[in-house]
Amino acid sequence: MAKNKYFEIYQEIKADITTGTYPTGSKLPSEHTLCDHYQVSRNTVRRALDSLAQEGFVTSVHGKGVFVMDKPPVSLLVGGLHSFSEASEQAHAVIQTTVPFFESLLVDSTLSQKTGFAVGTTLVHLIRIRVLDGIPAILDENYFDATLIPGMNTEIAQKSIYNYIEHTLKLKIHGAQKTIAIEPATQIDEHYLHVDTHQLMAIIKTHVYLDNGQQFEYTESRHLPERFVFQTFARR
Amino acid sequence: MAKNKYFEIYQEIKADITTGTYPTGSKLPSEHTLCDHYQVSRNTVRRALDSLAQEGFVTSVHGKGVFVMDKPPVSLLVGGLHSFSEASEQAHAVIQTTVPFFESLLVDSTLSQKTGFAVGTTLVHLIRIRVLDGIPAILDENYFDATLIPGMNTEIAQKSIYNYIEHTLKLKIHGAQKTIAIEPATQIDEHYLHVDTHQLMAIIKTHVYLDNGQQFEYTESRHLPERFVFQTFARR
DNA sequence: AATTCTAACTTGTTTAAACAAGTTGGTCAA
DNA sequence: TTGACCAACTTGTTTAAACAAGTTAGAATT
Repeated sequence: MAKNKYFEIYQEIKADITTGTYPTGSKLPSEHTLCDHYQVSRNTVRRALDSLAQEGFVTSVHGKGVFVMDKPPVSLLVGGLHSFSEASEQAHAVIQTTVPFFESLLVDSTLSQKTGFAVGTTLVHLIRIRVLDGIPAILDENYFDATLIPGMNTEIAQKSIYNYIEHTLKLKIHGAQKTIAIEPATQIDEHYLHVDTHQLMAIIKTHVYLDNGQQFEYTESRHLPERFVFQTFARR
Repeated sequence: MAKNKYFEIYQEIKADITTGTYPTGSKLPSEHTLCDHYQVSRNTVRRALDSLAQEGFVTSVHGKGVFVMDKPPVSLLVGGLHSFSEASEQAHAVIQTTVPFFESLLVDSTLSQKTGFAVGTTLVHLIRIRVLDGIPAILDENYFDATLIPGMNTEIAQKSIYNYIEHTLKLKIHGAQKTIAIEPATQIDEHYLHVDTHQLMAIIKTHVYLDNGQQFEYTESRHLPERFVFQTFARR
């Protein structure tokens, strides 16, 4: 469990902030003091503090000290790179997932433009409906590179695709480019989410990349506007 | 100009990626090679590479190397912490800003809930209309802590508030918590943007913090859905 | 030919040290 | 009292070194 010292220190300080041991607006112990406390070098302490600053928990001021931010970031999950089932655990809503559509297909030039995959790539294309409190609220249209993500099926799609990718296939994900836009409902939205024609939808378009830089997924997550929220923390 | 080596190297490598010197999918020279090239220590090279990885330009794979990501992130500005006038320079649209409303006010409990400022704080409250290609498209409703940001006026608001904060007041900004939601138009939207009742709007709610952790701004940026786009890159 | 193994790469983590530079509080001189 | 200054803090940048750990390719062995 204890392999990376900087990560452990990062977690401990984060816990101390959220539990109020280091209250809002207060100054953290100096880096030198933290070195003594955790018995590590200053570099290791600074790496932990950097992570906390990046997520908006603390801010360091040259010559003065490191301070706890006014408000801890509300939720890093929503805007971050998370799986839906992970986010669901935190939510209080009752959630069900159905997979009404599943196919393999080849990328043509139109689809290449939309998804970012090269023409001729074999994809797994599927649609998932997220039912929140009995209301079909989110339509996820996923495209996975069938070569990079082999063995995909509806059972996996219904549970957690990211669990399959990360733990079964043991692939490492680097990050995702997300674009949010507002667009009218398509016929697919109307069919699966029972929305009216011309109803506006909130759409998250996501290109996800592996550790080695290759794109393995393109997803459009189409949300009913009433329940749509997206959060992120921007530095600098 | 040349003070931080890691930042210079970061910029040089980023330029080499965008110009194609390091093509998509290719492997960067090893850290050791880059050390020789730039005549710096490995730590400094790694710091530059970390920044590039965080922004989605490269990804490093343990034991193999650092690779250029499939696609460079489209635009870091839109989802990042940017000023509107900075973003405008990149856009091709003709943009005008008007400031039809400007007042000082005290925070009551309702406003405290909405803005995150403590009850009793003196705020500067203003509305800015962004006219794109002759169409009023964005309504920015800004609240600034009048003590932290003194001397605000309509002239500044019409030009660039961030230029005033960063260069005139010489304040340093740590980061911002952003929440995106879809909500019906308010009477204010209807009045200034000439939208219909019940028209849905894309809204970016932003809490911005100074270097010392204090919140100095709350802003709701209300967009006509047709032209709304928000981009961000999420790690891990 | 197939396998194992090793040596030489790669990136990842951690340390110790030095100096730069911003902020603070007290001393000392005007 | 006021101001200038300095010493002692703080964080910021950079270096050099060592070891851990993942990957690769060729040598050695079977």
